[in-house]
Amino acid sequence: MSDIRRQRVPRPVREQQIIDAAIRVFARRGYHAASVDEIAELAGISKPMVYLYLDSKEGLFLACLRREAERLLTAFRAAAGPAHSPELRLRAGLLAFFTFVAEHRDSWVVLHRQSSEPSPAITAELARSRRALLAEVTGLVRADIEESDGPACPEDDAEFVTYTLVGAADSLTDWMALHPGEPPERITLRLMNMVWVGMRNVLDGEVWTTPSGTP
Amino acid sequence: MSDIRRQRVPRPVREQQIIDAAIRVFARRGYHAASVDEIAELAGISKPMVYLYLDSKEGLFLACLRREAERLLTAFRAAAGPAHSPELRLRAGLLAFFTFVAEHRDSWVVLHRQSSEPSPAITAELARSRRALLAEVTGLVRADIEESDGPACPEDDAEFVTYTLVGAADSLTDWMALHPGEPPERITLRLMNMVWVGMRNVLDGEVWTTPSGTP
Amino acid sequence: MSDIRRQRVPRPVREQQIIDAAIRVFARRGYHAASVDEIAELAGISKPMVYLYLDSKEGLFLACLRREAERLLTAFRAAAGPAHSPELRLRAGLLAFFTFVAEHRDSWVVLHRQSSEPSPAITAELARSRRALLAEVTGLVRADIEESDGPACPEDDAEFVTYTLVGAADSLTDWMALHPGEPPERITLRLMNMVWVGMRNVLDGEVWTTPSGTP
Amino acid sequence: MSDIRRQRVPRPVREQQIIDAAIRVFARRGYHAASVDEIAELAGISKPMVYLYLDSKEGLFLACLRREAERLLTAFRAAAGPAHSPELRLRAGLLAFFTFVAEHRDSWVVLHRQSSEPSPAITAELARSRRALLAEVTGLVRADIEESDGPACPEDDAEFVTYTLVGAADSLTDWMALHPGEPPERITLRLMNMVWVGMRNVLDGEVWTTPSGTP
DNA sequence: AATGAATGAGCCTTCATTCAT
DNA sequence: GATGAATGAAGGCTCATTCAT
Repeated sequence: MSDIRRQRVPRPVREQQIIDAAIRVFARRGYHAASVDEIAELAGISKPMVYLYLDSKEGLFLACLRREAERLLTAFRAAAGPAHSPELRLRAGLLAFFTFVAEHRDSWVVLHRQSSEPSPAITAELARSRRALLAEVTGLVRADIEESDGPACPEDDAEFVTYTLVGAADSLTDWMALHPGEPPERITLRLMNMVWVGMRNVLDGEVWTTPSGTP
Repeated sequence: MSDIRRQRVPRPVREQQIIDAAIRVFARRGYHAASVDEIAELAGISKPMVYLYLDSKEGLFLACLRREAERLLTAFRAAAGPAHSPELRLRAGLLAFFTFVAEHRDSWVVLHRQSSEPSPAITAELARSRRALLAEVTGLVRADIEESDGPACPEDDAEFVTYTLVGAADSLTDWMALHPGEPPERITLRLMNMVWVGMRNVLDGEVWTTPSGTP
Repeated sequence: MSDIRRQRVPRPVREQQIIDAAIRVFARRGYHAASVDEIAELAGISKPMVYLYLDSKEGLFLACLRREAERLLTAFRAAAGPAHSPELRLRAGLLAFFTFVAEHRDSWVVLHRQSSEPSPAITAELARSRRALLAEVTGLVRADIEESDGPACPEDDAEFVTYTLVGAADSLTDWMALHPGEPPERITLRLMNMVWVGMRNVLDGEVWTTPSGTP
Repeated sequence: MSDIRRQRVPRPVREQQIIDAAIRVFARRGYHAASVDEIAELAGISKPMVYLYLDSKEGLFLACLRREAERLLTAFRAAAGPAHSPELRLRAGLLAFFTFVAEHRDSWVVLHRQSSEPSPAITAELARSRRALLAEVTGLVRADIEESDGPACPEDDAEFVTYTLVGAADSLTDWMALHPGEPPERITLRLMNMVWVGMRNVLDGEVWTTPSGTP
């Protein structure tokens, strides 16, 4: 602002700046209510640059989705890969997730909280990235079963557990925002505490009954 | 079209018809992308009626939020109230929740999947209804602790468990949509199976450790 | 302007007013340079009405094309139909044409002077209306041959004559604008004078040679 | 792209390349719809070069008009000049015209098919070049009269004939595009056949009458 | 109770044009 | 001689909202 001379920034850098700004605005307002004007202003450039580099509002949103999905998945895989027991791998993955969201809250909102589907391309990309994350988690869940049990776990059950886990983690994301001091490690531990035993129950096909035995 | 006499419908009925239509459209498109035109058409009336009865797009949305939040809470309370053990009350509450969502998917989407907050009034109303549901669940969670333990449960832990539970239930809502035949009872049972034991762990302040004992 | 109350005009009337204004603007500026803003202002309404009634700039242009092509063709056919000799029919048709253009210069410009092809739909509609007029003229030209000669006239020659005739008439449209007092009747007579004999020459396949016989 | 050394081309050559590209684009799209971007790309250079050499979109268009009007006029004069009888001069001029258009269709489109007048400078230049061509033709037409008759030909009549002739020739340009094999010579001959006699009629002030004598 | 007609404001997008290198 | 980076301005289109009947 104080230096009025037009900044001359190489294209790849500018593109990232624009995507950074877009993620903030898309997260705050949602896809439809977000205006390219606001994104451009936050990025410190004029609107035509956005169109020159990212093609359209849709293209811009897709670029955000792709970049952040990639980042999150990479972080998740890098964390969950090395450990040996499925239990430790899940724990590491969750920690990576909460760490990522703690640092990139807006990215997670953009990736996971788009309620409507503005265009086929966006619908597809959202589906793609969500499926990739689910697949990653399902992989860990399955690995756990196969190790401990035999082959008996039905497809459905692993999926059920995955949805439960991802939903819980997503919701804890809000809890985290309410408790800024809380380190991701503690959240991860508590979540493991809460679901680890139960996971086994479900995957083993146990049927919950009331303590008194009444169904 | 020209021959159908303009329907004369008493105001309260018309209002409900408009809200019904609005919920469908808001759920499908999201608040911003929803157009009053589409809502009026789906309700089978002209636009000025919408404004006459509900005042504005915002007023219309608020009416949707209020009516559906009320419905859901009522259903939840009615189910969770009578039973005696906290465990059974939670189970009944979850069943009521899944039953409600199975029958009113759009309502849940409107209540819980608004990614952005278009106006202070809406923000407030959303917060109010979400808080009410959370409070209901937290109540059950606390009741459980107090019965079994003593007063030792920290505020945070109950809230943590609540967020986990609500997030899981919300996410299972999607799983439910993927498995249309699945009865809400089975979903409820599996979810209880998965979280009931873990809840106790967390509320008792247990610290999860790796199987091998490494923290 | 002096009466500020919003005019309430029934839809069919407004549509014609909008098309009237559009023809003037499209003629003056060409399709691309014409702005919907200017059209709306000339029609004395706001822009959204244009879109409500005619759908888009393209739809508006198509409406202009259809209405004016219809008018011109109707006038042409009504004039050229009744007379008995082809010669008189052609004369009557040309008179109708010049009369139409004298009264609706802008329409002719819109119908015939669009240099570029902005969209497939417009290209198609322009082709359709131009072809219809050409067909009308070609019909008269052919009728003339068949009456006087035998069947020997090649397809190409009738078409050649038609293009010549139409091009001449179109260009005389400009001449007419330069000589405002000139009645359409005189223009028609002079044009008949100029082409009637030659038409026969071409249709009979005569080959022109220099007076001195040098090719 | 990165490896091709930037071409160093002397200014006059580059200018012609740019004008070549511009004519193609202006012909295809019309003045307004043509974009400087597309012209620069087709010319194989960057946009600032266009502005450096031709100053503005308007300047670019004017340069096109001037160059092509000059070319056409030169060809016309060179052809029509030498012959001795007006008849042969007209024939030679028409042949030159059709030959030019056969080879430079885009140029003729740019020169003669601009439906709107974007700026005073362009309006003036277009008028100038059209007038120059008309003057050339009118010259031939007058020469013919003066030779055969005497001074009696009214100004108007020569102009009328000129407009007819030019309009016919322009329209036959489209016919030519529809019949790619047709040599310009045949078109010229047929056009002469069609108008030569009629021209005399008009210039002599004859009044066309119906065969049966009814005016 | 109900609606056809109308609009101000805002958003996505593009284009001619310039600046700094 | 040549270009990548950047923008002011304007145009097409839509939407929430209101007026007159």
